[in-house]
Amino acid sequence: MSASPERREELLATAAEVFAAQGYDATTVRKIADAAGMLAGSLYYHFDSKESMLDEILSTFLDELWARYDAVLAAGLGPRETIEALVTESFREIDGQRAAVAIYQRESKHLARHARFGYLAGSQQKFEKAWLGTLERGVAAEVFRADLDIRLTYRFVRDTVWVAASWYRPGGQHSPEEIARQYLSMVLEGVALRT
Amino acid sequence: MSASPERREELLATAAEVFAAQGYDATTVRKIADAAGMLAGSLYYHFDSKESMLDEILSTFLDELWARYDAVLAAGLGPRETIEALVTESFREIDGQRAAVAIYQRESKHLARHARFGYLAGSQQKFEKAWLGTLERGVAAEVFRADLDIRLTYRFVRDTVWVAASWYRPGGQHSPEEIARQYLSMVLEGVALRT
DNA sequence: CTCCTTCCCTAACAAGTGTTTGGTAGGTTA
DNA sequence: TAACCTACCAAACACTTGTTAGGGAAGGAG
Repeated sequence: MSASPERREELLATAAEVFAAQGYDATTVRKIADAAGMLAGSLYYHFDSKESMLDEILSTFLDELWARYDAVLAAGLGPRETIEALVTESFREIDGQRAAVAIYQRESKHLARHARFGYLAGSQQKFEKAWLGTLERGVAAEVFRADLDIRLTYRFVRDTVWVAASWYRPGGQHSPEEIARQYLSMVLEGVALRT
Repeated sequence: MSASPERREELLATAAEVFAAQGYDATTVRKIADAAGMLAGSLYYHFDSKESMLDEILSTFLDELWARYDAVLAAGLGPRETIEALVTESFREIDGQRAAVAIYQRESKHLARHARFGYLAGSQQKFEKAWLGTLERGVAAEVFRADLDIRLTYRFVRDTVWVAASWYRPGGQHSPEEIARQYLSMVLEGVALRT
């Protein structure tokens, strides 16, 4: 009935890898079991459904992410510094939880409809409030441009950060901090050469 | 045995909507048939498999996209104007083929492994050659910054454009051209206020 | 040695999957 | 009228899906 937490985490990690590579619906419990070196039915000693594995992967990821974000938001930084810190923390999260981020990116939109994953919609709202609020604060403080549609800017910044999970591989030539630095430089200053 | 091309297109359009909303693997042929007002087996009068529907949706989309891109690349524009034209054409394509773009965005990565969808990988290479080449040309001509990792810049520009398909809805308050204009302004000039 | 817990296997289940086969209503052509 | 074609339905097929029930090997505790 009960199982050791370490084994659960191991199995969740391999399940997350398979989910990220193939997509949740295309992933069968037999594929997960194969990757874990056991048979399909044995997974049900540790988890009570395929859906609950997904649930645990996503909620663990979001808990960790919001711990980072809340710390940044509570630091009382200026708007530009807040954006910089949020982007940097996001890339650190992508670095540490690549699979979970990729799953979230791919599945959260249609999962949010289901009651069990309602917290995804809640998280998305907190997300929007944090980013959009910081951007508006920056426009008011005259550190960000006022001539842009602010919601378009929000989606632009949000998406450019998180899509990176689709190509990022840990251990590459750039550290998460270096990627964050260059991304921020492009978003804030643009790619065109100043004349 | 044979079927009218108009009916095929109608059915492919509804299939694309369902694929885009639910994901390819989560979409059953019965759901497609429901949306089309017929029974599952009847689809096989028009198509010989679920996979061939996906194939036709994606290849039609890519053909149309490359017709636009090739016209831009053949126009002999400067690097900055080429980027501007490519982005604008991309948003026009998102406007006209929202469902197909969303499917492509979501499924192309793991589909490219299958032999039948090898053209997806080919298209991705052409894609990289066109965008990366233009960016390098712009760095050489001193219209784009030289202090950024050029491949990072490429992925940044590419992703910011195409992720828009996940939230874009035709008939919104901004036309594709207006969205392209603001996106280009952010990518090229940045969101920070110049002092 | 015996009991008990942990962790996995074996074997099967019902429901759902993509697909096929044969039939048929209704319009078009000869 | 008779033959034919188009576009669909009805019913089933083999297979895969997530999930469950019972059993057993290994090892620690008494």
